Amino acid sequence: MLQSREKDLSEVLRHAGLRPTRQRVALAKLLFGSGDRHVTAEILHGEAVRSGQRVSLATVYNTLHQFKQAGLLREVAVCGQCAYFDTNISNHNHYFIESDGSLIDIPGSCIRVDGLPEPPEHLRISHIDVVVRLVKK
Amino acid sequence: MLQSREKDLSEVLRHAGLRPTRQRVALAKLLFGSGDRHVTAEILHGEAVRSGQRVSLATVYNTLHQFKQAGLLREVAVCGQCAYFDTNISNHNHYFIESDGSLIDIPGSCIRVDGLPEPPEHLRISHIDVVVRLVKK
DNA sequence: CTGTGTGCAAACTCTTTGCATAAGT
DNA sequence: ACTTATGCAAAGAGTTTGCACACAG
Repeated sequence: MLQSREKDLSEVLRHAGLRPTRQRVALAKLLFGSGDRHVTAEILHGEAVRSGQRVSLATVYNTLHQFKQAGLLREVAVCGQCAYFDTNISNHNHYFIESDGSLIDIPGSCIRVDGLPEPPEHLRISHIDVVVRLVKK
Repeated sequence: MLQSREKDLSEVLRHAGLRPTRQRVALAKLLFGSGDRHVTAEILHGEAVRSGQRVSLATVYNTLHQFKQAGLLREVAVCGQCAYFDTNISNHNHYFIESDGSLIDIPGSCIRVDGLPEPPEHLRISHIDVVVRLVKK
């Protein structure tokens, strides 16, 4: 069961044009093995190391960007100090909790953006990010 | 006329609890002297220096944060590599043009965010950022 | 005068890169 | 074997901080 999951991940990576190396498979398992996640490079590296994997932080950075380019991850611009990557690539938005820098998904269907003006000539909308910032009451 | 504008700016700064020093007044003039603006520290510093002011980059950073805390500016999280400050502090949103990293205001009335789920306990919404990312057609 | 602000350079954080080594196919 | 990925350490951007000097009130 676990073994077949690992094989699936290898297939996913291969299909994305990425060699399923030990590091990439390990990171993919952490990322996609348990529901939707929001991680920074630092967080993911910490998890990998704690789970006994030997991966360098530089490789985590590289891998996150490769996964993003392959469409397996989406980057979320929230705080400016660190890049968050989201394993949920479907249409949705985010609560951002300022006090601890954490993210919570908001289903895409919950928010409707209406009455947007026409974008300038020669440009098209690639994506609309809605970030709802939360602070303590 | 120009002199009275400068006096007004001094008053604004004083009212915000900030001494109207030469540097702060000069930066305020650049920021608030000509309609709504989106600047990074780097950009504003460049303008100040080019217009003959002696201001250090560190002071520009400090000043931008002081103005932000005083409610004269709003920070916009878009690209993650650099902090943008917006002189328009009313309710509005942004087009972000990925190719050159520039921002365009979208009037707040143009976008309606509907059907937001309740935020988690003990947290309240401080602000909703909508960033419409634009790419070349 | 007194306290606050400024400038400079150094420190710091997050991220990327170059190059020799290791691993996948 | 051949190619691509990895690790490390160094470099790089953007931002902040500490401290001596300068300036506003």
